[in-house]
Amino acid sequence: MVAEANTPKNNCKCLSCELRNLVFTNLAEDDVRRVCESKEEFSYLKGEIIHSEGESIKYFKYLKNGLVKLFRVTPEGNEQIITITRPFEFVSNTNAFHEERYSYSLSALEDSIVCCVHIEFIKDLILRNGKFALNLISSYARTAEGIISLGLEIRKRNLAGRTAFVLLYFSNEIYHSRIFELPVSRKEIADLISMSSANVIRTFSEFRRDGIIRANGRNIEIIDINKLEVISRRG
Amino acid sequence: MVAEANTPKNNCKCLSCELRNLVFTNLAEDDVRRVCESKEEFSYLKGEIIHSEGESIKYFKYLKNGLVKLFRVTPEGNEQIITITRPFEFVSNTNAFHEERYSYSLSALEDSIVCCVHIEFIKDLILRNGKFALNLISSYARTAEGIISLGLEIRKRNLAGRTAFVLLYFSNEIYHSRIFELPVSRKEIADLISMSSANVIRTFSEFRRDGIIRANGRNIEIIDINKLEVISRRG
DNA sequence: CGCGGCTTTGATGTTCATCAAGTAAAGTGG
DNA sequence: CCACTTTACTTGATGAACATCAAAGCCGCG
Repeated sequence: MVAEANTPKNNCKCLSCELRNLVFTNLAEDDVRRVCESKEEFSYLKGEIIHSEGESIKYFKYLKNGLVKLFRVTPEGNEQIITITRPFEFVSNTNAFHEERYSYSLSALEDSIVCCVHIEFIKDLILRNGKFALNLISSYARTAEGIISLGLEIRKRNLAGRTAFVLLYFSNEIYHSRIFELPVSRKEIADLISMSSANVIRTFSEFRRDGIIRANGRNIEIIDINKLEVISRRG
Repeated sequence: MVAEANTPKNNCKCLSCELRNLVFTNLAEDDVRRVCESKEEFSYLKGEIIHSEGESIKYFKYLKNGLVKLFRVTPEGNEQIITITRPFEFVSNTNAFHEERYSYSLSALEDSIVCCVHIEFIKDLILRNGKFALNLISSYARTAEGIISLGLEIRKRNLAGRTAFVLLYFSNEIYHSRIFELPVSRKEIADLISMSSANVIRTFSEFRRDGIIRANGRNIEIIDINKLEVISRRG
């Protein structure tokens, strides 16, 4: 990995930043300027860790660019992937406000840019700006609810259903296309849907045999989306 | 069930309410009085629905007394239980602030009292009182994080591990005793851990045969908690 | 007393994890 | 640039884990 990742940049203009429309709406220009001066932008290369379980929480983090996975490692050493998400998600951990340390790790699946504001700065904004606070709670709730509902969708399906669901998830939510390059290994898909990697691979092969997808390494094309949706619903 | 359930009561003294220590800290006495006048307390008998998926969200709800389950019903008609929780949980749905309608249902597993404050009132408090907002975010995050982590704990275990985990959950988190009466049917445990009810029952029988628990209907005694913990960790 | 729902157990077949062995791909060092 | 190592992928075979079906017992309620 590369030194660049640990060198903060601060070359964005917060007043015109896309992120302003999400959480930083309703800030006075003066506050935006303060956020802008306080914030630090970090770049991460594909594969790099953004933060690890147990690290102390210093920043409120927003994904500005790229793709990340939130995960934890069980005592036995197995990864559990909690969610995979695109900008402009509020990727700071779900416990930024009630704990001192991250309970989950975050890493970059594609080169990513994370906008970081000191957590104390955010807390101060909450204290002083009610509209900001209300906005933040909404974003926060949306993110948490997405994670919870993803877990329920996975839990109710069997192997084939889960696999189909994940393919549709990437196609519909992440890439908005039926042709895409998977950002994760087969094993990571297994860690996301709580199945063994051998069986995920087997299911991919079956989908290929049945003419539902084309799969060449990480390059995926969904051919028969109807069948895939049926499998996802049935499974 | 009974008319009482739909008749709000308002006989508590909010200034001395236990709940004040949770979210309503940092309110001026005047605001507490306003909360007190605005709030409504609803009682629910065991088995009653507190609210259903799709209903519009009018109240911010706090569980003051009792025990509740948060759940949803899949299109196929199966229940998925998201969490089972005691006071003083912030049981209002995780989407109270970013959606108009509940995405999950809530019902009483024991006779329960829910303290309800109009959501607009809460939003107004967030706007006007930064400390309240910060406190609320903390509670909110804690609740959401509990649900997410429960899901991960369940997903990483097999049938026996999940069953042991749930028994320990009731013993440690809900009843603080090794002898307790289950608040749910075998089928509801199955709906919580995403397994079939027949297999949950079978696992109970095995635990009984192996001298790990005594189980007479819903009356449970954990005899060998060490073994149960090993099964929960291993499984 | 009878009915319906929850519980229990057994039998059966499906689904899934695991192990093993082989292939392809990608990084590493000479 | 090639040989080497490692990591990801793939497939088959096997047994364990789990769902499902069915039948019977139990209990509470009308």
